Amino acid sequence: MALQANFFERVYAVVRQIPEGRVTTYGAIARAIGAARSARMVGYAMNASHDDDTVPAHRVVNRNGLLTGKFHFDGTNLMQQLLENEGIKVVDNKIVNFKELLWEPTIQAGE
DNA sequence: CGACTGACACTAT
DNA sequence: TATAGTGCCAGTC
Repeated sequence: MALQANFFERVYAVVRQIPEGRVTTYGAIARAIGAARSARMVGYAMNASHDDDTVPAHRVVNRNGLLTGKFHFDGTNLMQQLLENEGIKVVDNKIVNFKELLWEPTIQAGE
């Protein structure tokens, strides 16, 4: 039950650094935490992020800019609503101008 | 200890 | 260009 969650915390730390109106991909986060091949784990961590509302999981999407996890949110289009609230345009569960809104996570040395 | 799962990514056909 | 299959790592059963 995600008690140690050491790996997850790293993911959360990065996701929390995502500025409003910006989004990032699982792979980008995975690399940021040093687990380039663990993109799946990032999503897995997001699943556990439900216990931590400090993690804006709605800003995390797959490489296609698709809101893959929207299905896991409260219900239907909550994730999309949150993104639009940030100023991000979402159409068909997909982020518009995703490439422009894409934000590359960077781990701060002096965390 | 072995096998299955998972909000992905990449390569091959 | 689209679809299918495999690989990856970590966690849980």
